Amino acid sequence: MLDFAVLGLLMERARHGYELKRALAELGFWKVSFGSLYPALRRLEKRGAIEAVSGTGRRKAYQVTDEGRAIFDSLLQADPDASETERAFQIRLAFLGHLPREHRVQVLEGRRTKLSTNLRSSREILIDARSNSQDQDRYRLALMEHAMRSTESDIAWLDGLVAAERGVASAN
Amino acid sequence: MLDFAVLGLLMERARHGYELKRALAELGFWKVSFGSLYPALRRLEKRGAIEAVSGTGRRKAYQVTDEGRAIFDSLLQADPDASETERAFQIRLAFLGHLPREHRVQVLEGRRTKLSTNLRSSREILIDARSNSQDQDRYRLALMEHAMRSTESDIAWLDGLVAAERGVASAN
DNA sequence: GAATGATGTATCGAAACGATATAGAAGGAT
DNA sequence: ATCCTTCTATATCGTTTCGATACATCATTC
Repeated sequence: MLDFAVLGLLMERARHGYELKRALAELGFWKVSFGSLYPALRRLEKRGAIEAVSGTGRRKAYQVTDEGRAIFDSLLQADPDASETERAFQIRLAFLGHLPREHRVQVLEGRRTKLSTNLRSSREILIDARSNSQDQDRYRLALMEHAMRSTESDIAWLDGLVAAERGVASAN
Repeated sequence: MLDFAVLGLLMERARHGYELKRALAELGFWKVSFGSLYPALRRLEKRGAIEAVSGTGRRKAYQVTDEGRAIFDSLLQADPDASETERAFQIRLAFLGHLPREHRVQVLEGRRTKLSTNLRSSREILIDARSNSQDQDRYRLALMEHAMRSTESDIAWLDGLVAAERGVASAN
């Protein structure tokens, strides 16, 4: 998945390692370490997805190859299975602009369905957690309740994104 | 950190691996894999923090030893440094009930400070992301904005928890 | 010109992940 | 009764990610 994110960022322009790390952090959801990033760059290079175009000083900028673009597209278009991580979804979302509209809506609604399911099971869990909890568990309950509210807000947000897509669609 | 979480759960009662996995998932923030969990159990066992008390059938229940309780306490009381993960904080929070009130408030406010700092830098990043973005980046901006709103809501939640602690304190 | 701090690449050991193998127990269908 | 599927449960394998640290270069400032 890191490979996917790196490819996506390199799609716009060549970047070197440090810059990629910063860009990933600025997306807000992933403070990737060098111990993840540099091996990832080497992996991608070995697969022929990216190539080094040495930059200023000791910088090593990388750019995507045609092969890399093909890999990125296939990763982007592969329909996300049910086991997709939170993070994997966020990466997919960050680059959703590269997909056609119908496909975008599909991804968003797939995610929405998953969150709704999660929410339902959380509700059940919470109900019987509440019924047999000690005072000590107060924070655990608070944590669960807050997580549920966050999920609800995520769902509302997804609905907003879908509505925006449809709005744009009808405006076209 | 997984070790910490496992110890915390075993503090209440003996549990076997599968049960621990379920319990961790039910806390809502971590779907730990067996490939993480079983090695963690073996680690803890080797350190003398837990011991197996074989249960029904092929189940292997574990219980904390005195040594384990000591380790748990020291992990709980160690003041969380700035580099503490989201997940690490959540684990700490889940077991915050084991700490005295003043210490609890301290942990909550430490977290609040960190989130506020993050929020400020996110705001700056977002401002110049907005100023030079293509239409393609629409989803990336949406992601950043949503992350910021989530953080704001987290902060408000933390404030609520602190207020509750103080409320309880004055009621006592 | 020396100290300091920001930038940048790199690597190491440990931890976590995701997939998969294996197998007993439970419950239902034929 | 026995077959079949599903759930429960432990375990391990190879890969990825993490966190810490080393180290080198450049810019600033004292």
